[in-house]
Amino acid sequence: MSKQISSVWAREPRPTRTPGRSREEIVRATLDLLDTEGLDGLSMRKLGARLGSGATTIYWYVENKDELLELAYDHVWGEIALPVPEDLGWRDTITTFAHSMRRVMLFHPWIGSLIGRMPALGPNALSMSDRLRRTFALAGFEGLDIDCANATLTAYVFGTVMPEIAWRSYLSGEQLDQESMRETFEKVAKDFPDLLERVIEVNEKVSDTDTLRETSFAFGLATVLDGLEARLRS
Amino acid sequence: MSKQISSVWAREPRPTRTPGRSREEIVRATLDLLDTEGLDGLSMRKLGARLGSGATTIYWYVENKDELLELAYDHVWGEIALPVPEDLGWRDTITTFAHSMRRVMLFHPWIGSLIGRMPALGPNALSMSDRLRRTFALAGFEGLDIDCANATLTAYVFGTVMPEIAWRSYLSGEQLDQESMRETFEKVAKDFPDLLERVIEVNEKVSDTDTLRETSFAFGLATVLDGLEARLRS
DNA sequence: ACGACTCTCGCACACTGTGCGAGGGGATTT
DNA sequence: AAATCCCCTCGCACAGTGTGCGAGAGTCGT
Repeated sequence: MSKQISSVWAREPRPTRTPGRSREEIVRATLDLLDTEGLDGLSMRKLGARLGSGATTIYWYVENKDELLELAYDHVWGEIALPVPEDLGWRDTITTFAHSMRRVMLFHPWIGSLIGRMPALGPNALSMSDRLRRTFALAGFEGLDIDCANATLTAYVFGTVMPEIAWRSYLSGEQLDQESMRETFEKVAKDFPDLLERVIEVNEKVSDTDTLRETSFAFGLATVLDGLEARLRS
Repeated sequence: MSKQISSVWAREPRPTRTPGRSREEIVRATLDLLDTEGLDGLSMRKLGARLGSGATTIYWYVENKDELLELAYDHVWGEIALPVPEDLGWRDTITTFAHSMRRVMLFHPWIGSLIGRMPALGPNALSMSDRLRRTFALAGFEGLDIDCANATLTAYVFGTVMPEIAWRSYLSGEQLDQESMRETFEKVAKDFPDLLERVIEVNEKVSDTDTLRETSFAFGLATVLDGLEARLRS
């Protein structure tokens, strides 16, 4: 009775005397594989090959593939830069944090398929949460509002970046020229003239899609922060 | 040359004279299977069995499994209630929309694994976008700001609901009592005393997790809307 | 009656995660 | 020095996956 949550983080890791391989090594290889071949490209056999070992060897260090993903997942959160709020002030701290988070997520697109699948319980994720909470506390939030502010902010970043990831992976799948993209949109959105017109207009006016997306991200971020600030004053 | 985006929506569907099966039937069965068994529970063979047909029959109506998922994906967006903004005013319209979106997503948790994987190009998704744009236009936004407001709002909903889905599926995996959950948290978050204290406190004070999550959602939503409204006035 | 077209499906292939159990090799005990 | 133990590796096998192929059944227009 009293079942544990099944998560790498809820188990003690293998005591690791002086083994040939290590968890760190495996996680590093996993990240490599994920970054170059994506989530579908990660298989135990390929990972074993990359480590110069049999596939099932990995199961000595890790209970199953999901645990491996949990490990990789948490590693990513460790890459996000979160300045000390006491120096910068909360708004700038959060802003640079949010941009860093976006950048990191776009660099590891496979993260998009994990967010909806497993909760973030690893040390890096928790540390991030902790420092975000401190930042919001310093800003003046109290009690449950701290967590709500925290949730709102990360929700915005997640929600913006994930469709962005989807689009990027979709478009990079085949190299598409401007022309064929317009054709596709015209076919797909033929029943929504307003939307279609807008998309075409934007696509023609804006040559650099990346900066457009970044501006849009900044807009939304500022909006959310404005909202939080307003809530702070009342 | 001139490759098309590979998407169901960019292809003409099969002309369908008077067939035994139909796309609608297949999509319906797919949704059934997804809702009851989740994304991992969906396989072509199981789907075939449910339809009383061979697995490969499905490939007559659909190019591959991803297209099937696109179809199911878009169907979900069709379930979201979006009132006519002219009646309710933009803020209430958006609010009820956001809550409805959340409810629908929680009802089809597998959607969480698709948002980061494929862009929403189907008619229902586009129609949703279209009406949201109309709503924001009616609120007074202009030009690109309409799209930014739109993006910000949906980002918030996505980003809130997806981790929520992750948690729910995680916790429902094994039936966990209060006690073992506390144990797990203590093990996992032992290096973050602030965080731990907060989690335990909340867990003890709040008996009903569902309403807590809903309140938190409403908080963030109000924040975002406040931010948008502020942006509107300047 | 004949061909053409629409639709179904069994088989096969390459690939997946992972349980099992046989071993190798170094450390520890006798 | 020998025996025992335990950490670690890995080949094999199993059940399951998506899907290409090609043979067939059924229906329609001529």
